[in-house]
Amino acid sequence: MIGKYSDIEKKWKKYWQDQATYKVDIDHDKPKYYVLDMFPYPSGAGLHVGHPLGYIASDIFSRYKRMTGYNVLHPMGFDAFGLPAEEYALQTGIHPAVSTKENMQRYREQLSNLGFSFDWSRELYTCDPKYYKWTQWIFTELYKHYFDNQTQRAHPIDELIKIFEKEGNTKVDVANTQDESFSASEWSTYDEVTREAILMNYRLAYRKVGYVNWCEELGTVLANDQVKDGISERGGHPVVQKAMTQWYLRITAYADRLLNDLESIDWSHSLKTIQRNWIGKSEGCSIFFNVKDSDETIEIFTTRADTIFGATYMVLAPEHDLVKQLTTDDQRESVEQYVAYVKSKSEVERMAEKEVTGAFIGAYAINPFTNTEIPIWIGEYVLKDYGTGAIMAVPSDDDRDKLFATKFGLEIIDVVDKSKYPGATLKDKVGVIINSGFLNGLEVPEAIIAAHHKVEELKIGKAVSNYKLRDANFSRQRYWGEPFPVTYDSKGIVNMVEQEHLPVMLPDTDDFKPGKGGQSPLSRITDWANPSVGISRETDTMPAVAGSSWYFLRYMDPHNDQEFASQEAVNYWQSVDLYVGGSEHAVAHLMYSRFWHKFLHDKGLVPTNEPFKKLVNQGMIQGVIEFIFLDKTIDTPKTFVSADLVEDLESNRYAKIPVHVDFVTNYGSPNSHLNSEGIEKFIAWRPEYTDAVFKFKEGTYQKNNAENSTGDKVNMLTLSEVGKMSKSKFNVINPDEVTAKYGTDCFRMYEMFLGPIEQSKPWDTNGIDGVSKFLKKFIELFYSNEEFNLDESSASSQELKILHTAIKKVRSDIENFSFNTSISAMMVAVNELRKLKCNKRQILDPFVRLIAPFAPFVSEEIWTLLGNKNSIHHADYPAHDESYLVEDQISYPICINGKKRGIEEFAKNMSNDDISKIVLELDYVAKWIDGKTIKRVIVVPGRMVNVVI
RNA sequence: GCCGAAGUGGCGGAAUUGGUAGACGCGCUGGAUUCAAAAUCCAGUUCUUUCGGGAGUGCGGGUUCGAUUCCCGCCUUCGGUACCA
Repeated sequence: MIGKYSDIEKKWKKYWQDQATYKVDIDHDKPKYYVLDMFPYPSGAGLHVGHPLGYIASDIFSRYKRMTGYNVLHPMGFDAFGLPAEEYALQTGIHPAVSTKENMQRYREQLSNLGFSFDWSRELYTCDPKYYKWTQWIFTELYKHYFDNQTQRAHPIDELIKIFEKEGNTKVDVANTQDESFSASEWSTYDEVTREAILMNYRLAYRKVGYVNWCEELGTVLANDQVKDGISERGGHPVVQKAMTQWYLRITAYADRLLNDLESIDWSHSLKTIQRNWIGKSEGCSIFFNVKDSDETIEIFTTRADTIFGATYMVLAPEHDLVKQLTTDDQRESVEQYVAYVKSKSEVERMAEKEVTGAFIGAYAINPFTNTEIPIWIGEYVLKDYGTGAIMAVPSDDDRDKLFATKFGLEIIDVVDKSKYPGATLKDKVGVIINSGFLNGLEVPEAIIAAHHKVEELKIGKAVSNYKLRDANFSRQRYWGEPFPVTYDSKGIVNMVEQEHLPVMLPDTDDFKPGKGGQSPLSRITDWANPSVGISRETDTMPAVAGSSWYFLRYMDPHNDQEFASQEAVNYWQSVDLYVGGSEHAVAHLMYSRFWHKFLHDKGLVPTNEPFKKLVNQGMIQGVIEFIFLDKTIDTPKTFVSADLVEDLESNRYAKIPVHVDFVTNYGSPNSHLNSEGIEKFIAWRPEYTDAVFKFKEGTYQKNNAENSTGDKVNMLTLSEVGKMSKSKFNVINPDEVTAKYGTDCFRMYEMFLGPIEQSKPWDTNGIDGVSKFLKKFIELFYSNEEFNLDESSASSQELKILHTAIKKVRSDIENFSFNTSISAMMVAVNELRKLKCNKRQILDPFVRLIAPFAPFVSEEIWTLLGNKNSIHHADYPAHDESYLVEDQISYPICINGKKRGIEEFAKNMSNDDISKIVLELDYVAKWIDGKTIKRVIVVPGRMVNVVI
């Protein structure tokens, strides 16, 4: 019999490596095909069973493409910068570079164990200075460019400076964050600092003030992920929004192109919709409102200028620049209280807040159409970064405004009569305008246009497009990321490090604690941060999304030290033909990559306008997440409560803290709990909870406390939820154990057999036996009496039909990424060939090639036993012959009123009339008719018969 | 809240354009083999039933000769929500 799986796998892994079976180079004689996986972040937990789902699918597809004659680029690498490694360093003192290197090594081994056909000679990782040199370089190029709205592309900033010198900024139509206008002569009087500050507002990489999650107690900035229910996940301390000057990328400049070009790419409808909604283009109008007794004006954005006569108050975002200034003394206290309340909440919490909250600031604006005074409020439902951070509130025609007005007793004036449109909601832009002066009697769509004209005529605003998309915050107050290639001189003027001096190396340190006032740990490395007198470096680092925004290009030419990739390489490989990855990257990574790619395209450095032609989202393999409850009302000692003691899971009193599933007994079941051992492991893992008390029904547990309950009596129930398998949820399951037991081919096929690739499903090792048995049965076809033995005689038509049915189905299923059904098709074929005791070469030789992309090891082994010298993975993929599949008899289900009552065989070419005649004479059909009149007989050729009575 | 997706036996899932609901596999039941067990093989397995049938693809409606599939209204779960990647 065939050898042990582990021996076979070892043998062929070595062979593929020695023979460079999967290495590719530019080859103009073959069509190219680029298959890419979203590269993994190498977490300390190792690869989990969810990761390979997409990799297996893309590997099957790559192997299929290779066997059908393509030159396939199928690389792999690592997204190696990121927060978890830094958190780990803070906990353990182990340098992120060290832990990351170890983790990558582990991933590399795990990946190669899974039999993927990666060209490892092209491997890259984002924390490699040879790689991030070019990440930094692209950043400097973004800095050196601005975006022209007319040409819809990036241009060198020098061109803009020339325009300013000639005519100031009043006529330019370019993407910007510049508020004031200036003339050419004014420009000529500006000093360098002023000019640079102005240019900053036009660059594609620029600085401005943004908000971060600030935790005073920890002295650090936190990721949204590290904040739960308004407190820090680590330690449970309060978190507030704090203003900081940071780098941003002007992705909004590309909003229209990012939106329009979606039409040119083969992505799922849902993914495109997500991106479209994320960009969130809306056509509307900006309008300036005067403020009573003040020189200030407030700019609002609205898509419903037609309802302005119903604007009875205004709402500003609590962070709006004018709030402080416009708040009257008698309102100051309540406003400050309210602003503090809002600052304690994250944006998601603000949006999800069902309770209506707000505060009156004491000032009044003038409605420019009615000339009435309307009160100015602040409210959390208005976001600083959306639109202008201020709205005119029309409570009669907007749901949220209505709730707000009702709660605070504000005036409501009906301005849209919807009586002509029964069933229309406030969201529908229909109705006839009333109570609105010159707009009265107009239908809403015409009224919107009329209102826009009026606004422009009065010079109080203009029709504009607004986007939900915001510029990307590109600064992280962290150590483990790409350093910015940026220095500041004594005047604060920015200098980009030139290409010949790149990369700016990330300095070494053994102290990863944050700097003063939330600065990056790099600020503590003073000789690096201040390289010479009067010169300081940017000490923030780039986010993880930086390195992943262009890595797909680097794979084309990964070792180039002169350019990010050669023109020869990018012109041959063009762009990614098939990209496989999780839909959780739908907006961040996939939006930024498209943006960077378009920018490089503008510079003529890549030939394509879009980076990923076709994209397939693999679903997530879900895991079980286990939580315990932290009582937020008790500060010392920290107190955890068993899940069965928490009456209201939604209550604000408790914070859900995820626990590593390895610590939990009976995980995933209703009885999942921590015993004393589990609690000790939890404490060792989360030292900040060393002194915590754990309360459960039967008693309490606290480390080193003599009064502890012991043994089985410690029953700290955990809450189990199905959710994503992720390093941050501590619930990963390792594929190594599975492959060790069943073999890699079996693991690969089982993951595919679980269900459709794009669907999420919880992991369950039960069931893998079926695939294991199938592979055994398949191998047994080649053996008789323990000997490898094939019949050289010609196959019967029945055998050929079985084979070609499978070939046809498997091929079309691969093209459709329906791998679960292709595996069932092969199972069916094996079962049938087994019944026929078929061991003919004419059948089994194509069959082993058919299965090769799925089971690369076993098929390679059998391929040599069949006497072949070259790898099966460069053999030809079988094609089906339709002539073996024709049927002369077709079986029809016979239905009475749509319900199946029997099955009959008819000749393929029999006419509908003949069929219905025979059907009506059948005994059981006659019994159903039984005196009733036959209304119709429907014969669907080749499908079914339905008798309607 | 907003955006996207999913919901079919005990479980994972299958079902070209609207045409046999439950392919394939797990599990379970019974049998064969065995001193016994594992493994293997064979048969059965949506529920219900007065054994004629009846019901059934998250829930409630609708279109149709016929709906898992199309339309309207809900419910639940999952992903994203801009600093996890």
